Amino acid sequence: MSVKLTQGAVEALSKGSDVSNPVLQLLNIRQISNSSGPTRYRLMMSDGQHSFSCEYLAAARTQIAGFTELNSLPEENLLVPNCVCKLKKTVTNTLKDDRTVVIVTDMEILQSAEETGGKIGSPTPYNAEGKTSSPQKSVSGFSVPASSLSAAVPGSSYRDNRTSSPQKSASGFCGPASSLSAAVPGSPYGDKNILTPPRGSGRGFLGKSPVKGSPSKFSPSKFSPSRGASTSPGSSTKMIPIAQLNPYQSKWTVRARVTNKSSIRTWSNSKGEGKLFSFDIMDESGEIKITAFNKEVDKFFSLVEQGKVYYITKATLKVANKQYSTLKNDYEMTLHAHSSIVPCDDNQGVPAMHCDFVPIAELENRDKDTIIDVIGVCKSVEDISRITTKTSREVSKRALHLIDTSGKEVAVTLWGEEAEKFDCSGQPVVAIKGTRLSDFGGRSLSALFSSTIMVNPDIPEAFRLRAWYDREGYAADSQSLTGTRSAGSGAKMNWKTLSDVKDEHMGQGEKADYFSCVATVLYTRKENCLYQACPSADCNKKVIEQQNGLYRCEKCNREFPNFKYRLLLSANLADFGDNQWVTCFQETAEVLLGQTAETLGHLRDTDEAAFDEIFQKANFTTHIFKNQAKLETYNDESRVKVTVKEVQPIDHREYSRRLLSNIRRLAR
DNA sequence: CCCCCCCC
Repeated sequence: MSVKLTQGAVEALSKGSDVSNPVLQLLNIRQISNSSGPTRYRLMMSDGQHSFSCEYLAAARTQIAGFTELNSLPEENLLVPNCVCKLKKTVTNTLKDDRTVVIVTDMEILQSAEETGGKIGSPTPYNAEGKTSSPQKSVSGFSVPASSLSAAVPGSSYRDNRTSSPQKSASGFCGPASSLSAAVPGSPYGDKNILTPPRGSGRGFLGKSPVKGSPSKFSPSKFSPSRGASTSPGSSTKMIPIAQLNPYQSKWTVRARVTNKSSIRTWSNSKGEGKLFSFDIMDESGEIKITAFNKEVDKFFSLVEQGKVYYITKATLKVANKQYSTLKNDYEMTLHAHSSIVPCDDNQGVPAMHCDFVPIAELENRDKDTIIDVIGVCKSVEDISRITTKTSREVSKRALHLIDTSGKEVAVTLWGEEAEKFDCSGQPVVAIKGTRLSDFGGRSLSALFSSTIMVNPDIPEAFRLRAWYDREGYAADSQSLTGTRSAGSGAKMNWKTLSDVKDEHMGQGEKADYFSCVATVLYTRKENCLYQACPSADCNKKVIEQQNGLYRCEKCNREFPNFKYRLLLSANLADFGDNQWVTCFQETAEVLLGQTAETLGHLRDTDEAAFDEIFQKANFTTHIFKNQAKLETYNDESRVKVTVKEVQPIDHREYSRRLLSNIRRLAR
């Protein structure tokens, strides 16, 4: 036998004390029949001295860990009596009669039954005596005294893999804000940008506009939380961190900050209709979404304010539909008639918001569709506009242009109410948590329903940006990552190598794809590169020479005495990895050949040698090409056609930068 | 019980 059982673990677990990853031997297992929910097992576990009974939630574990194979542990006959397991995640529930139930939601088999070879020691059932006599001692977690929450938080308030020592767990959940990052090395929030509100501040972390899209809600709190008893939800509720919430426990309270609050929405479908709003809360351990329907909307909507801290209890936990959530939690809450939300005027230890701001310049190296946090000065805003979506809904949109000290700018689109309410006066610093990176126009950002928009947040980064912008940033010759139709030169390009174009199947979708490349002209086809076109200003249709010496345009239904030459040039472009046939129409062909179509037409008819030389000179020249790749079908055959939309001289600085970026990308 | 994340 190579593994050692954790002595005293049974007693500790039964009491709800802090014990990290205890190693126990399985003595017995049976499935608990239940019609719904995850498969549950009753386990008899031993630490060599004592045995006790606990529950194992296979499906819960599956959801938490994301491993489906773990769910099949019992079926595979691995989780069988005598095997030795490490309990990686447990929750201790206290029932109404003060009995405790330990639920295992994550465990690992360290040693098989065969390897163990039998029962270790002579464990006796752990006897509940001495633990029922004093409820104060028996409950896992702790009682919240009405007077002082933080004083009541012992190290044993909860157990978590991340906080393996009592010291850590104590300071982690409720310790002074300043000690958070130092004291919790394993904190999921890291040590950067934990926006902790100043002590005693009733306004949360936002200096000016804590409420998404609604600066008016910034005002100091509407409610005046009374001190003492009313700030505590009860005297005997178990305070637990959000990360420990699950549907299999009762009597819990969380103390958490509202980080994002939706407006009230209504719905109407075959199942009925109603209204709802939702909000996200977070504490040091994690975050969760809470939804209120109908009566609970009336009851709680105005009470719940973004940026504030509340005690929340008696809500229903259910498995979150990950499809609709970016929050890191497998569960979400629904409020019901008995749910309680009580303002807490002690912000201490509840981080206000955690942001990992990505510098704007860095956005071009990030993948499309990733969710990122951004902060910048709102240099300009576009007018609000109404658009109709594919599903025929009308929605408002408004783009902000954010700039940061990198001198790079990016457009962020706000939608609906966010767009309508956004107050851009005074070029505020805007921070957005959870915005989605899009490749439209190169790189741009789009707010989601889950985004939190903060105007002039009270954080150092915002002050730095403000100072920088007012001193020099306002005059900076900034470059936007988001291209606009008008500004071609400063536009962000979707750089690709020619092999990327094929590897990524560009142009093979329904819509055309656009990309830029640096490539060298290998060959241009001078044959048939010129045609005689309708001389009308806006018509470039090929004309047909008539018997009478006139040129007929079918499109204009007219005959003209003259025509104009137009270029339609096929060229083969190459870069270091591949080559590609492309089509250049008039303007791009003129740039590539360095001659007007008119001159070329004239030369072709008068001086063939000079005409040929122009094509020779164009060969082996290198340019930036902005192209469209689009699927074209002719004769039942589809192929991607690449059309050059713009030819630009190489900006060597930009070229080097892109080269480096490509090298880094290939290195990953 | 919702679940809309859009447009150029």
